[in-house]
Amino acid sequence: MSKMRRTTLQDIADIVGMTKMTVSRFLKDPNLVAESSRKDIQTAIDKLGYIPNKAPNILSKGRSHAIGVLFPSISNHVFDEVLRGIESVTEPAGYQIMIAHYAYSPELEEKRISSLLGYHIDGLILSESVHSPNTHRMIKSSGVTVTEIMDTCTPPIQQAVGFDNLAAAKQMTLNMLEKGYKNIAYIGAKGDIRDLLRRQGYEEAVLSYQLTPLIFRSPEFSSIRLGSEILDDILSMDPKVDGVICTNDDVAMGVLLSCKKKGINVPKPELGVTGMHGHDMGQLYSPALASVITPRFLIGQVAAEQLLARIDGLQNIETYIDLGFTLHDGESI
Amino acid sequence: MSKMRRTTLQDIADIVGMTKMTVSRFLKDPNLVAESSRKDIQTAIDKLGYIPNKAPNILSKGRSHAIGVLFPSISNHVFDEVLRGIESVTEPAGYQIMIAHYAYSPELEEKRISSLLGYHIDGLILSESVHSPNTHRMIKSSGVTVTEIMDTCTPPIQQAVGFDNLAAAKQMTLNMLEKGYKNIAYIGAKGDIRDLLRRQGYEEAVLSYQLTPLIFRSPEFSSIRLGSEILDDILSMDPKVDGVICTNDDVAMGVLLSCKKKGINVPKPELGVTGMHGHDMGQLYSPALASVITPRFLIGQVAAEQLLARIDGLQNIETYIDLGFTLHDGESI
DNA sequence: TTGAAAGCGCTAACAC
DNA sequence: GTGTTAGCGCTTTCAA
Repeated sequence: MSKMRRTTLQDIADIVGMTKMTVSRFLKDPNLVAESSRKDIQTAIDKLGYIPNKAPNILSKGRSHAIGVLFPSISNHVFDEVLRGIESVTEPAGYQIMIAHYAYSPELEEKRISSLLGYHIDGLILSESVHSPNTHRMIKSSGVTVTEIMDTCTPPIQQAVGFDNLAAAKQMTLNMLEKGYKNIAYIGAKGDIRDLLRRQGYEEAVLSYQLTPLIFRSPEFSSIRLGSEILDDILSMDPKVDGVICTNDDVAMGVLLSCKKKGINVPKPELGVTGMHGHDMGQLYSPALASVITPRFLIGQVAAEQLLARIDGLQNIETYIDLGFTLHDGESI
Repeated sequence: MSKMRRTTLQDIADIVGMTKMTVSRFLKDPNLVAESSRKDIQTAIDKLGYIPNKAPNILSKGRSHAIGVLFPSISNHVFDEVLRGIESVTEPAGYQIMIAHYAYSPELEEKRISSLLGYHIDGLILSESVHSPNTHRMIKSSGVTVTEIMDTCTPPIQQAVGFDNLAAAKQMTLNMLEKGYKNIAYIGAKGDIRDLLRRQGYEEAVLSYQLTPLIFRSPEFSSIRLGSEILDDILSMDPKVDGVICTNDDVAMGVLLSCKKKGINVPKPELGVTGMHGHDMGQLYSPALASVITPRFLIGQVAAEQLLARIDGLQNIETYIDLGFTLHDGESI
């Protein structure tokens, strides 16, 4: 290990024969130092390869210009677009984002948040609206600015940006019921509060038609594979099932692929299938997957805008920002 | 904005009537302080909600216990498994990872690296083997430990962990040629050096059969949509094409979906299709997608193991670690 | 236009 | 077992 120390302002100052204060001023704005010194300083910086050290500022000002983003899972493609939305705001504003994920585990979420707070992040975007007591305590005592995304049903710590998961699932279920489906099942997965909300929406819709809810929840995370494997269980448990509301597009795609393999016709006359979020995969498949289109990019964008504004002192906080959703029938119901 | 200051060791020390040094010792190992003091200190910590501040250590020791991970794109599912492999090592070792991505742009990569180095990351995992001169300079002058993943064809900065992309594409192409395909096209996308390597492997294989390479490269990033849209171009340009080697599974899936819509039979007698990486989606589809199965989890795991070992002073560096790949015929060729 | 001193929070090293 | 001192690299403040 080369025990080389990183270049500091002092190293540069030594070369040009000035104090580090002058070099610091040059870095902030070259006009702050004498014209004659500028060239020398720049030359020394280039030669030594100076990389500004953020630790001193974090230490003395308690601000890092970094914001933490917690996603439950990096393989859930829902968050691809959300992240792009966040970055469309943080990038031009000069904030570095630190992404972490926690496999839908509140304990891991707690560890991640604690670690991120150790780096003095200025803001935090959470994808979950339910947290451990410790998480609440840490957030409160650190004074970090927080926005929770994806869901607007649960009371947020400070602010929520998302859509109404319960209403989305409910409307999609009503949509199928109106089309004449009689035995609609719900397929959930190991996951989060949003899955529960969607399930509740499904239940409310089914009950409003005086029908009996039929719910399947896997102990596994949602995936295409899960959807493809769970269909057998459903049909063996209740062969009359003529429609399934899936917790997301991945599970729904698994169901569609499984139907294809088994020769089950979608949608008519055998099985209607719906997903959630409206990813490309489902839209390009034949039959195109019915899904709830959610404003994922916008959620990320608005969440980040709100977060940065509040870090900068915005007082007027809208507690809930609901960005809506759209039903898309596709060809699978 | 509450101008509250975060709890420090001094705050706790003040409560229990000792110096912060004692509290610091307690945090490191409770046995280092008198039994009588322990309870008081713990109580104060709980009450105030102390969160350790990492900045002082970063400042004084130049170590952050954080490693930076750069992915070209967060929507490229190839990296899901790689990340899981990395975390399987960093998590138990107590390292926080900071993920950033750069949309395949060397300029953005440079910005991200510069930002991460500002936080004094101890190690850096890069997914690209070609970098801007500035990136090379920064890495050198910062002295950060680096591992480059995915590709073992290009000379690495310090160490490469991956597989041979050129050989993978070449073997898959030869595989198709042996099966009797005569007019195989290659579909690339906007991307990275690995796409170029695969293209080269394809070319070498085709030329070894005295055939003419036929290459399509989109200026867009690879996606299912891209694959589904590019098929028309290919067939209108050269209707004799009887097989396509796609740069990855997403593009290949797009091609398969497009074939389905157009009534083109895969594989016989019309079009053979292959992808790269062997994701679930392609494996579950009918016909199952032919693909090169790559050891993505293992790449992440080995890269992280090597990186941490080297941060801890390991001297014996294997410059190239090739973890191989497997051809999978599926039902699409 | 430049310099000197102090301080952010923590811990290593050295007292006692 | 506990306290004291110094210092990590930078910027803010005050002085020249």
